[in-house]
Amino acid sequence: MAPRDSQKKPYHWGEQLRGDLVAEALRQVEPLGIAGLSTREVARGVGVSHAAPAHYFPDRLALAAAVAAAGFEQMYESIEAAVRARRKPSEKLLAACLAYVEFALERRGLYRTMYAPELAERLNTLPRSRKGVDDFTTLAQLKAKGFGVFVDIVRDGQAEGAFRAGKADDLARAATAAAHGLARQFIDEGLGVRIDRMAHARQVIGIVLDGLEAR
Amino acid sequence: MAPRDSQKKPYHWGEQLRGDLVAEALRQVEPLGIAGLSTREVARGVGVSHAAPAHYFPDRLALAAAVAAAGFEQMYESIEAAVRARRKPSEKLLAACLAYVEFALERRGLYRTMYAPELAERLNTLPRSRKGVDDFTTLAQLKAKGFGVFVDIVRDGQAEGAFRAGKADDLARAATAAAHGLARQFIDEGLGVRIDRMAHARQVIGIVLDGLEAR
DNA sequence: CTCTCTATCTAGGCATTGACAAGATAGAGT
DNA sequence: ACTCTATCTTGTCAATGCCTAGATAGAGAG
Repeated sequence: MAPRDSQKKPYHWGEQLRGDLVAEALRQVEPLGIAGLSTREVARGVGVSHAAPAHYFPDRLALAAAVAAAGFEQMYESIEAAVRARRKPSEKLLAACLAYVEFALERRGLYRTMYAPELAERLNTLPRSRKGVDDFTTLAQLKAKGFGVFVDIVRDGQAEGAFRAGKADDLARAATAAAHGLARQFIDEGLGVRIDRMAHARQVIGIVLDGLEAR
Repeated sequence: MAPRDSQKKPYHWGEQLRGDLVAEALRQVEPLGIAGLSTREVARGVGVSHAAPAHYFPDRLALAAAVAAAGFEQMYESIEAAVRARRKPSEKLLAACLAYVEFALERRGLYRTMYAPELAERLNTLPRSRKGVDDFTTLAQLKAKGFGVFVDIVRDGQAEGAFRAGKADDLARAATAAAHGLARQFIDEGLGVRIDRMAHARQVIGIVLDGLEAR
């Protein structure tokens, strides 16, 4: 399980290099996000030549997309775990939102990468290369999957009569918008450096979720 | 009032150059945000040498900060205008949130610049140069001023009994978090390219603001 | 009216970056 | 043993941010 050829350079890394590059990139996006990501620096960190990454990622953005995808997977697992630990829908939704915010606070560089404007813009203008397409479509799928968690909670809650009527998508969107917005205000505005940010988040998110409760 | 020396290069532009640089930068941040901003390109657009901006902005980030500040002023005015047009506090708050979202949709590059991670990180680590400090402190003040609009609405609404009790800051934060989060989901996730986004926003923000109403 | 003085702008250079092209290397398949 | 191909390296290019030194213009002083 441990092909420890870190000292020797056996020249053919195979697909392992791809994973190593992403792992190194995951480090370098902290704390600034995509702006702190340099393909050459990543290559240097892994110990390969500056052009090696190009074989797995046609673009700097493609590498960033892979990092973002890894981020969405990690965040998804955090949220899923938090949700599984609760029973009542309203508690599940609160826990999901707080897990969302907490993830952003703890890995702000990764979080910023996940929602980097560059990736969004590229997603709209279809890329050309084969590899690139793959990187970016999996990214979009992961986003949708993550939002699905919230929608499912809302739907279940509505079935139980815990949440008010209305399009489940809209209710879920309200929850994620609040979580997303609060997270960004925390990390992009230095908001609440001194106060306990998660406590603050619990308050604010709680207020928002009150709007989702059945009357 | 119109020293139209655009063809000739009288060499001494004085403080006018500063304004021209910001104006040009305001164009270049669209649509990508700070990532699309190049000091050299800005200088080229204005017609000065590549090092000229350095006299007004010690840094690329300082220029970005000036752009961001201009953005906050513009957004502030949009929101203020929308608020003035309503009477009831709940309507004011909804209008403010929607104006917020609309601004982000119409000027996404500028909006992205206003909340660029690089600026946030620099705000935390005190800059050195004199000019730089000024650029960044005015930025922080403008942010606070903008949030103040929301707090004021909430406070008035609470006095009238329209909004529920609680710390005005928390209620206002809930509103801005929702607006901010929704705006970012719109522009950073290509959300709702086809549907009418402002109508969607009205729905979602409406749900959130229900949580602020008096019971 | 000329001379100096200073803010303002230009010119050139440097290290770094992302992308591209051409070549070297290793290992699999025949 | 030989080829063939994916994998990686080396070298190059234009562009960028920032730095330093120098040119220029206009104001103020004699």
